[in-house]
Amino acid sequence: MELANKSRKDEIIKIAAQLFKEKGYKATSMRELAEKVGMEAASLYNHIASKETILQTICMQMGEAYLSHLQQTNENNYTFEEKIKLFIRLHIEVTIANIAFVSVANHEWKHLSEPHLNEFVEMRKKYENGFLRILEEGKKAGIFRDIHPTIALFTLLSAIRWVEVWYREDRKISVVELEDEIVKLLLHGLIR
Amino acid sequence: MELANKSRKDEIIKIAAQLFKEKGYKATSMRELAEKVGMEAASLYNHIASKETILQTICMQMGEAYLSHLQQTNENNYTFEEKIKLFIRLHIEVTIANIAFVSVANHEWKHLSEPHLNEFVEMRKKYENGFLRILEEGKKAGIFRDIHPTIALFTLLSAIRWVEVWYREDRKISVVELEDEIVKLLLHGLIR
DNA sequence: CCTACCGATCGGTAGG
DNA sequence: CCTACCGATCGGTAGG
Repeated sequence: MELANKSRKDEIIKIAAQLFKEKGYKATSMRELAEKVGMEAASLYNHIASKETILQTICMQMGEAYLSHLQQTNENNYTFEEKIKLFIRLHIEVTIANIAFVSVANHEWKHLSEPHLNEFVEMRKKYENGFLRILEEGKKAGIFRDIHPTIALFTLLSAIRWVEVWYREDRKISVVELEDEIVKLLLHGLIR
Repeated sequence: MELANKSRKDEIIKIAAQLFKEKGYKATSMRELAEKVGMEAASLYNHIASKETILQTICMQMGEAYLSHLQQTNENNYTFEEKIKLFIRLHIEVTIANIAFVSVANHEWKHLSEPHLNEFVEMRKKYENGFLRILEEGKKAGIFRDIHPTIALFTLLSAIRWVEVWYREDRKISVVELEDEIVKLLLHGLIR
């Protein structure tokens, strides 16, 4: 019973994530979600507390996933080049494995209410600062090019963060190929 | 009178763009917009036909601005390196000069109804294809590195497209410096 | 540009 | 998990 309820809840959140991604959080109604799940709108509230708790679950889950991969990047004794490669690869893997959730966390987080909004923003800042540290240390070590740290941070992060927006499985690009190509482009540049 | 009405209309659209950027299109009410403009909600309809026509104006205006800069890039006889540099620079300049409009066009276009939705998507495709052509030709000429065209297109475009998300004037980074650094990073790579 | 107002839809609850 | 329903809010109109 407990297990069955949990999986039903997970199913609701999963379907909600797809709808939030397609139409946006505000434009998705609980009635529409209920229909896709296969129940009446009122019945949803036996599984979830409110529309916003769905959004909270999605955003926090992804925040934790990215922070966990950042930690993984910093754990071992990698060179700076290995570190940055691993960071980019893991970021892309988390993204591809959770496209709907990532899309919602990236675009709909602003509809969180406090304290969840602040909590999410802090997680993101922590992630960005972790990446920034790698960039700054690699630069100090003479491995990375001399580029304004904030600009490098957001340019690289944007390049990989928005894989979620354009990546389609039907493009016949494997995840590994995707990672290889993006790493090559960002680390060595477009010009030969 | 005509002129005064036009400027009032422009003011409404400008304030709407800021609200749409901050809260999202769906989460912004006409009553809230009216309050910021300094009139009653019903009075807005003397200047604009509907909430959606505001969104249409914003999206189409930015679509045209980007396509116009693409045309400018292709007009003269630039080398591929000059061409790609100019493309990146002009993209950033259009973005910085219209941050609120660009933000709305980037994030809220999906709330357009047909035929405007299709029109906008076509403009974006045209822009992406124009950029893709530069990348493919530069690659064929041996100037650009051998990278999967679609991946290069979207990785580079994402890197510059989302300047709008993170750029703050208070970071004390001038537009020229921003362009220089992004061009350096994307064309030559992070690794020295 | 305002007052007054409408039909539709929203998230959510009561009670079973 | 459903039926029945609520108060709030929405975009927009009529009429001046």
